[in-house]
Amino acid sequence: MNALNITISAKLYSKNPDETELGKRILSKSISLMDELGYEQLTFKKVAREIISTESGVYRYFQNKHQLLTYLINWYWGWLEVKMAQEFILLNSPEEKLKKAVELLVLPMEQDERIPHIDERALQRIVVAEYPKIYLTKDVDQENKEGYFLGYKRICETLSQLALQINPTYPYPHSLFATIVEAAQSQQFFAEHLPRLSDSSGGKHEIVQFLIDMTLKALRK
Amino acid sequence: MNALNITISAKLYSKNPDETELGKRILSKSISLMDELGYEQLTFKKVAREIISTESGVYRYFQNKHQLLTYLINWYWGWLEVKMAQEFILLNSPEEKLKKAVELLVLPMEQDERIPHIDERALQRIVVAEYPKIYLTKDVDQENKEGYFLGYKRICETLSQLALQINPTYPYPHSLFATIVEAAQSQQFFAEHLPRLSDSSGGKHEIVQFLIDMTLKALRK
DNA sequence: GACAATCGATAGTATTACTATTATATTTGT
DNA sequence: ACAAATATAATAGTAATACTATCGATTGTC
Repeated sequence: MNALNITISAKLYSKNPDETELGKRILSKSISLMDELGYEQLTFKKVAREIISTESGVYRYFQNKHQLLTYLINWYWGWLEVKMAQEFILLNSPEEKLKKAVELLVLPMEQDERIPHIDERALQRIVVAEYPKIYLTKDVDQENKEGYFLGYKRICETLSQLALQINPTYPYPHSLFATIVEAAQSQQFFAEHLPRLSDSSGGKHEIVQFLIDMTLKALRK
Repeated sequence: MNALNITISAKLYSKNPDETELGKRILSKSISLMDELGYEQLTFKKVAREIISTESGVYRYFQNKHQLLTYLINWYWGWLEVKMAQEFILLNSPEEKLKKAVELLVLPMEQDERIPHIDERALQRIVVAEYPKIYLTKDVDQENKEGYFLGYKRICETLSQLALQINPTYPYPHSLFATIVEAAQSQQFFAEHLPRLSDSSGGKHEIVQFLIDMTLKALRK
């Protein structure tokens, strides 16, 4: 079997959902339900009903809804990191790699057949619609210590390193990619819902162009 | 009396809190409590207790907590627009104006004595910590129609116009300033809570420098 | 055959996010 | 000065949410 494993910090679950059938059903249905209803309207009761189990069944895997969302978003970043590494193999300049990274951030991805219980496209929509909610809480400092945001931070670190290959004296690489990664999400959201906050008429390629233009210009001396 | 009025769309309240003493107390205490507890932990019951009134008293002014937050954040954008207009009077180049705008977005502001019931610094912290929550909901399209996000959109439009004065052929002015305004908030949050997503060691001026550098470079031909 | 792990089922609690009603106090128009 | 309208306080109540706890039944494993 062609296994592919995205490893998530053990702080992000009570019981590893990746190791049991019920766990995988929870992940699968949480993704489709959260995509459909949004984070606020999702409850463990609704998830339980869909997977034909019980509320306490879901609680055995995740302490609460916030931990579940954080797990899913970290899974997404981990998966993106794998995709980037794969794509970078054939690319030789940091400019090409940054461009590819931005495309991966914005363009819809294909379903990965090796991981049938995760719908990557739905997960990407969840990230666009919900990602700041994982850190915009009063518990952010505690959760940061527990590694809740490692996925995000690793992506930014990787891209920062690439940027420094282009311009070793650029003083704001982390700020730049925190901004680019965030804008990649929010521009998708704005293009769809608040079009006056974007110059894209819905086309994802215009967002990619904007982000690459901004990145490469920022790195000029 | 030296009055200063920030007008908020009537869709953002049930009864205008600016017109009564109780309304002003609600605004004042909502700001200090939300600053202290965060949006999630704030309840109308807690606000009511603080202003020595009742839950239903608060409900007479705001339909729910989300509307209250949206009101406060729109108030902030409206107030920022006034500040910008004031500061721009003495500035003659679009570059100087953009620089000043970024400073207003990031640097802590003084308490405006003409509006004693609004603590602008606390409100600014609320915006940093909570602003995406007003649009990251399933009701965004409906609320957009009702003008929930006009404040944000107006700021972006004003800055976009300035950008086009610098470079009339720049193709992404709205995306650029949606990104800059958002980064102004999130970089403040990251510098404090997730420092690996920023290159600022807490100093607000480093964030200002980063944002101005990115803006002006993006507008180069 | 003992055991631990897993799960389903049920029950229960505190809190939240409201809605409704009524009595009282205050302001306003005439 | 008085009636009418408005604003507020006080209380009660409800449905849903976000959990926590307990108890058997099933299942695989040493």
